[in-house]
Parts: sequence; C-alpha cells; structure tokens
Amino acid sequence: MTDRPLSSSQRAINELRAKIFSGELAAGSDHLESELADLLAMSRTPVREAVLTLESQGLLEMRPRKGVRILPLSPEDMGEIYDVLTELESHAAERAALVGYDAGSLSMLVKAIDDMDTAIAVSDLDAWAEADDRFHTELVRLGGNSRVVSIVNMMSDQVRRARTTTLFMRPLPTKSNQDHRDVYQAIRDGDAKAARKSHRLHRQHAKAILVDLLAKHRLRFL
Amino acid sequence: MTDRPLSSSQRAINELRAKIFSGELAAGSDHLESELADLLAMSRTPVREAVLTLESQGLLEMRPRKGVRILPLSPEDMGEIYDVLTELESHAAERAALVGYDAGSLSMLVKAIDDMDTAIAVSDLDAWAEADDRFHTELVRLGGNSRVVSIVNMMSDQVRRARTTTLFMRPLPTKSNQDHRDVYQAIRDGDAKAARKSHRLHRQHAKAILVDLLAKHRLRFL
DNA sequence: GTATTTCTTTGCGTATGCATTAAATAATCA
DNA sequence: TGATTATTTAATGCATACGCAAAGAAATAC
Repeated sequence: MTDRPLSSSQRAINELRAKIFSGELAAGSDHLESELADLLAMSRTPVREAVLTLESQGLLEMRPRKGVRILPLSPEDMGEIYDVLTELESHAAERAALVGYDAGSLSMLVKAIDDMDTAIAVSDLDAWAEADDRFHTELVRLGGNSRVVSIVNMMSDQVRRARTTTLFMRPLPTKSNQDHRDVYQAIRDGDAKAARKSHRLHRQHAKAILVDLLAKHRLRFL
Repeated sequence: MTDRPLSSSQRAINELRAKIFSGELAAGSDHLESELADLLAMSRTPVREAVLTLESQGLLEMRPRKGVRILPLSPEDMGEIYDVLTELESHAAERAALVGYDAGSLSMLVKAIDDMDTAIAVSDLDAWAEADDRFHTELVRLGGNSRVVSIVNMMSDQVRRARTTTLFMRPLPTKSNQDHRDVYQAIRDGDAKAARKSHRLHRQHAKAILVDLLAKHRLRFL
C-alpha cells in the first residue's frame, strides 16, 4: 500500500547492486551503458544516473568507450577496507558505550549474537553472515554518527561480494562470537575504552584471517 | 597542451563546488535544476549528473520538486565530521610511521609546517588554512590507504565552507603547529603509537575548539 | 610484410521534448 | 467558515535524437 512505484533510476541502482552481489555482473567485467539499459529494460538515462551513483560508492567505474567496469577487489583493497571498518566501527563502539544505553536498547545486538550462535551450531554460514552483518550494522547505528553509518555501509557493500567467496573457504567462525560478546558487554557496562579496544581487536583479527586466507589460496582478485 | 576540453558535467561539478565554497550558492538555499542549468549555461542533463555526484559527496541534496538544497552544517554535523577525520587521519599517521619514510619523503610535511609558521607570523589566516590543508592531505596520502584518502577529502570538503566563517572568529592557531611537529617527528622516528596518539589529540583538540566556538557564537547552521 | 593514413563504426556526452506527478490554487460543499 | 475535492501549474524523470571523438578496420604506401 505504501508502495511507491519506484523510479527507474532507483530500480537501476537496486537491480545493478543485486546483480553485482549475485555475481551476475562479475567483477572485472565490462558493460556498455546500452547493454545495461537493455538488461534492465529502460533507457540509458536512468542507467547512467545509477552508474554514477554506484561509481561514487566504489562498486564500479565508468571508463569512456571501455564500458562500465565492475571493480574487482585485490587483497590490498580488502586490507584498506578492513582498516577503515576497524577505525570507524571501534569509534562507534566507544561512542555507544558512552551513550549509556539500557539493556532494552541493546537487544538487537543480543539477538544478533544469539543468532550467530545458532547459525554456528547448525553450520549455516549464510545465516551466520547475515546475523554478523546485523550486529555490525546495529553497533554502528548505536554509535550515533550518521556519517560513520553511511561510510561503513559503503565499505561493507564492497566487501559483501567478496565474502560470498571467502566465507566458505574458512572454518566456522566459532571464536568470533566471543569478540562480539566482549564488545556488547563493554557497551552495556559503559566501558568506552574497553568497547573500543575489543572491537578494534576483533576487526584486526578478522582482517588478519582474511588476508591470510587470500594469500593461502593465491586469490589476487575477487 | 595536455588540456582536454573538459566535459560539461565535469565543469558543472567544478563550478558548483566552487560556488558552494564561495557562498554564491548559500547553505540552506534551494535551486531548481533548470536554474542551475541556466546559471552554468548548459542543459539540465550534465547539471543533473553533477548534482548526483555532489549529493553522494554530501554537499547537497536533491529533493524532488523542492529543488536542489545546499546542505547546511549544524554543530552536530561538524562533530560527526571531525570524529571521522580524527579516526581516519590518526590511522593514516600510524601507518605512515610504520612505513619508515626517509626525511626526503616527508619534506612536504615539513614545508607545510614551515608555511604555517610563516603564515602565523604575518597573521595570514588564509595562507595558514591552505598550508594546514596541505599538511593533512599529505599526511593522509603518506598513510597509503586510498579509501582513507578519498573519505578524508570528502569530509574536508564539507568542512571547508564552514571554515571560511569560523577561521576568522578565533585567535591565531599558534599552538596547533606544535601538534603538527609532534606528529611529524613521530612519523620520522617510526613511532607508530605516538604518531597515532599525537594526531588523535590534535584533532580532538581542534574539534573541541570549534564546537566551543560555534556554541559561543550560537551558530546553529553554516 | 610492415607502417601509415584514411575510412567506418560505435559508444558517449549533451540537448530536447514529453509524460508524470507533486504542489499549489481554486472551487465546492457541509 | 473550514474542510475537502477538483483543477491547474510546473519541475522532474525518462526517452530519444544527434554530433563528436575514439577505437578499430581497411587501404595504401613503402
């Protein structure tokens, strides 16, 4: 009922994003504007607008006469992204701790942690990844800095496509949830220093694992 | 000679940015696409593309049928931006220290610091601001994370317009350059921990001064 | 056989026009 | 009079058209 028809440019953004994440538009591939327009059954205009937006979000690149290139991610890129996430999320954790949220306001965090436990128990990696996303998104939201929220969302997006690949290459992230609990408790206790530090370590650890994994499998691009 | 004619969209981006920074397009003001198109003597198409780009950079906002709104910055916005800058720049400082640059590679930092000294000596605030920009830009570049570079650039842009106002409201930033020297020395000495900490304090201090200033002058929007 | 020039193709940047739809205004009714 | 609905207005979203410039193909010269 509240369904606005949704503009073509918006649809183009959504659908292109989806196709990039699903791999239908593979990393490194080039596509002409007219090709994408045909694909989405619309004219070049809204496609161009969508492409411009997605370019500013780092998902693709416009190269005149070469086509729109879906940006591949090198291990170095992953490192960069994880470093940004580390800094901004741990800042958010610190801030969240300072706010002094009551238990109720932190229930989404608890829920996400519980869901991760459950997912790990039944070895459902997709469910785990989804809950993990939720935890990090909520953490950043609790931090209360809207710019941090949107930057982190952008960076997470970039990593998302790669995770589809890497998620199944590594053992169950059983240890990871202890980190999440630590962060949660520090926030609940209002211990900003600890929240910051815990989350920082958590992200640095995750980065190390990932970089290691990419090296081991000799993955140069995702 | 290497002057490519520069596309209209690119020109639109540059000129709109310039007009926003100069105040010709004032914060909080609304402008129709067609109005901007007339202003720049081009059609709506490239203007729309430019506006889309600038929107993604947080300088303005498209509100269908209300016009393009140049985003004003509240003190809370400034706080958010400074926090992001604090985190990412101090990360860059840490990384720069870890790289182990030789004195030659750090000469731009030294130059910027010297220029700030000179500017302060002759009370040239514009020159000081320009050199300060240079210092921070170079610092972040030395950090070696391209994403940090572009995010910091975006955030600095948002602050730039406000600085035109605030710069002249406060006393000469004589103390600030000692901070810069501390950061520089830590990087030169390869002391990552110190570099990070120094720069963090520097930015937090700057934020405090600014927020204070805005409160004192009861500036709700810039 | 290679290098250089000319020709052809084609993708993009921009302008333009039209349909849509949100806002503003007028009109109608309780 | 105040509220509600119809009407008008006009800015946007999108499609389309066109010219330019770049990449590639063909042709010519060497």
